[in-house]
Amino acid sequence: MTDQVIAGTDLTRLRELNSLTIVSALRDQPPATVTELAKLTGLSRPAVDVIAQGLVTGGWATVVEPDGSSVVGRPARRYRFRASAGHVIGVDVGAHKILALLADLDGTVVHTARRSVAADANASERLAALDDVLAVCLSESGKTAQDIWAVTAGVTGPVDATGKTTLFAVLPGWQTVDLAAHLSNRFTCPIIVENDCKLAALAERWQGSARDANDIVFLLAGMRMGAGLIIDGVLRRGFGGAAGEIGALKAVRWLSAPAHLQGCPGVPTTVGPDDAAAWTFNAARDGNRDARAAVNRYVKDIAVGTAALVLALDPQVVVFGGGFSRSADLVLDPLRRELQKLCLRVPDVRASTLGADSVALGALRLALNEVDRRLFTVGLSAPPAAPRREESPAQSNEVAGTKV
Amino acid sequence: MTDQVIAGTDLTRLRELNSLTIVSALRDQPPATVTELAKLTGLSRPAVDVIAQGLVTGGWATVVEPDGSSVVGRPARRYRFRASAGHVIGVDVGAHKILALLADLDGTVVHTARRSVAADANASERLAALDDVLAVCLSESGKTAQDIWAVTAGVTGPVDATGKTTLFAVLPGWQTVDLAAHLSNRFTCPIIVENDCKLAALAERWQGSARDANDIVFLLAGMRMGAGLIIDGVLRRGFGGAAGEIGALKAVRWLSAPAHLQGCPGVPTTVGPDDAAAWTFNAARDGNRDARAAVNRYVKDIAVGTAALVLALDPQVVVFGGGFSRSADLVLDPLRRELQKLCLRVPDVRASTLGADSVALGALRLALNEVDRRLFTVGLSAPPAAPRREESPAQSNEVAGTKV
DNA sequence: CGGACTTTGTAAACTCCATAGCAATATTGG
DNA sequence: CCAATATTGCTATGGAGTTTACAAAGTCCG
Repeated sequence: MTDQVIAGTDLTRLRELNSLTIVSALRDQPPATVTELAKLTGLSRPAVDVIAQGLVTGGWATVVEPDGSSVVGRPARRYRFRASAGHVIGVDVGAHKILALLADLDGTVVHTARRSVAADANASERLAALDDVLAVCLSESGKTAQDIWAVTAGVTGPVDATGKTTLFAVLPGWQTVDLAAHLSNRFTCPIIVENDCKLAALAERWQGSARDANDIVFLLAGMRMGAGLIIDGVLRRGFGGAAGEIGALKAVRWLSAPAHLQGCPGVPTTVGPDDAAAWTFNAARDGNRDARAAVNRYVKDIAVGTAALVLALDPQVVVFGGGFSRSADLVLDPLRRELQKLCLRVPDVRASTLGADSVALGALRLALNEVDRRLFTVGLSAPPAAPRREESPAQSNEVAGTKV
Repeated sequence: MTDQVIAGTDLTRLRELNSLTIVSALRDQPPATVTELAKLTGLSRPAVDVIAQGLVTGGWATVVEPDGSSVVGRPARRYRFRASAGHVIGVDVGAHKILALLADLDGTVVHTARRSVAADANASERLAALDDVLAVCLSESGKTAQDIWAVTAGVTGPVDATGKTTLFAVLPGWQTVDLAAHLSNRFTCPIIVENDCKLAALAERWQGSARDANDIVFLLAGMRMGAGLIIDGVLRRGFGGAAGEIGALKAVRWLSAPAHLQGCPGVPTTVGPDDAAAWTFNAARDGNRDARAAVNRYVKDIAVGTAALVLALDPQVVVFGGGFSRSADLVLDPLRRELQKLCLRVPDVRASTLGADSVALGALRLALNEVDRRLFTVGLSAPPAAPRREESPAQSNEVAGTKV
């Protein structure tokens, strides 16, 4: 209230803002000419020219000399955002697998590293596997930890502001794990730990089936059920990072919902508990009566919590994602019918298009958000380099508050 | 995606931005000296001086000549935001009353007009009463409709983007009423129609008991139960304007909750249905067993829906408001206990401090938001004057998206 | 009562940024 | 080879903010 932080706007600050404007325009894909950028940003051509050259000398952009393009007039030099100036890592620390994605500043995935983990592996085993995946991902892509500008890790369970899963943890022995601290020993850049559902929601809006929507309820459906909320284009974490945890309500039968699929009469004893749900979905698709009934009971159970979220937020889209999204063909229609019964205004119900990679992709996006946030606060005056982590712990709520 | 609207930043635009910065600083209360403003905004003294003088000549600020203040050095001229340059109206179209507030650009209420309406009055009677209240409010404060910069009206029931209550209406005969159109005949300025719960939530954050919080679930408790959501400091309406309508879920017993209070054994037959709840609260406060049990049943019923909202959003604060907030002393503790049972992380539970005026106050705030939005898009170059309504209907979601 | 001190108000010089308009340049098509 | 066309490069112009300097208007203290 007292120090209403207001940006004093200097002349140099204006240049900085315009530079950032050019960078923003440049990043929305293809190499652009000065005139295109001028038209796009509203700045004059000379101004854009000076700024673009400054970006090149600063290392933020590269020149694309004109190739044989078939237009009248002198061929224009094109400028391209130097996405390879930095890289980020997004990693999904899941129950069954660890998946790390390494991407450049455009979000283009450069390298992928995956490793299976036993569902009952203890915390230190899982952390060792994580280290292994990260090391492989770095070495195979020819990078070192110092080349990485931001790292985001996704885990199950609500994550508080300090990056810990104190409320409850699903992974064995995970209550006491401080993942952010663990990663801090390996990276000097900012590190963010976030709930898997929230990350998957972010991914779905970024590259998935909800690219057009600003108000999204994302369901991560698998052996555990969770939700991630995007409101007005921004991922919402809640005050304590526990937004979307509607499954904790007893009246919402999210905890027990998957049991209908696992306990379906007729599941062969040879099928392990992890594959039972898949078996039931397949059987339902083949017309098995019991399986269809089980799926319907499952949908009925998840619909109540979904309806609660829909009524609370009135979103434009509900995205059905997670492991079970492979069977979305069986779920979507009955889910729509249930929501019709329960809600005032039924949103679009769509299937996830990203599947099992969504959490890691969302982690990537959040890491990029962190990079963007720095860019827009620190500016472009310094040459591109991996930022050092601030002493104060990363405030996830701030990072999440970036559009796209 | 194509026209990523980017502000081309001209030199004059920079001046505009700095002027807006000064205005923002100026509005946060008391008349300030040039040096104070310079320190506050980061601009140099000469720059602030020029801008401040420009604001005075433009009609946006006034000079306060130094009075006998006992400080060392030359006494400083002070500048004050000219809040009286414009006025806005916020009006609550309630079931029992219509309350209109007229305020200046600082939000200081200049005039109040109130009128009782029968709960079963039909739509045209209610609209006539509204017209009457507005006319009285204007004439008694010596203003005309042309002096008003924005009008916001609060009604029960979810309001869609066009300002209509199509989903369902509580007021008799209100389904077909186009309140925005009705008001358009009387005012040329922007007109916003909004749900009462949402407005009350806004008020509570502005001047009520949730001033410190950015993530708020507000409960409007009365004969009808509703909620308004503020997330990250901004009122959230949802894609279709129906955010917070968790009461539509059958498992949430919000519809039937007040019946416990009305149907409490021992309510005298002389007490009308509207006052029965008050009687029960009073009886409970006096130790009446049946009344206490009724209150407890009531709290248990509203707690489920509240818990759903809390789990969905993980807010910092839950505010108990509306007509029943007078009896918050009986409700808050049991409500906290119930939430403790149902939620992961229990937020602060507080009573509203604004009472029955909260809806009209929130309407005022939303009207001011609209004025601010215009200010920040149109700029200060034009002298202060009542804006004319755009042809396109006011997009409430945009207006709501202003902090504070 | 007068001088020292402090703070405000104002003017001038300087720097920086963006714009506008013109000349030079490079490519295509005839 | 020349004309048409579009881009690039350059210079002059004007606007905005900062710094510096100095006069003006008070208070404090001897």
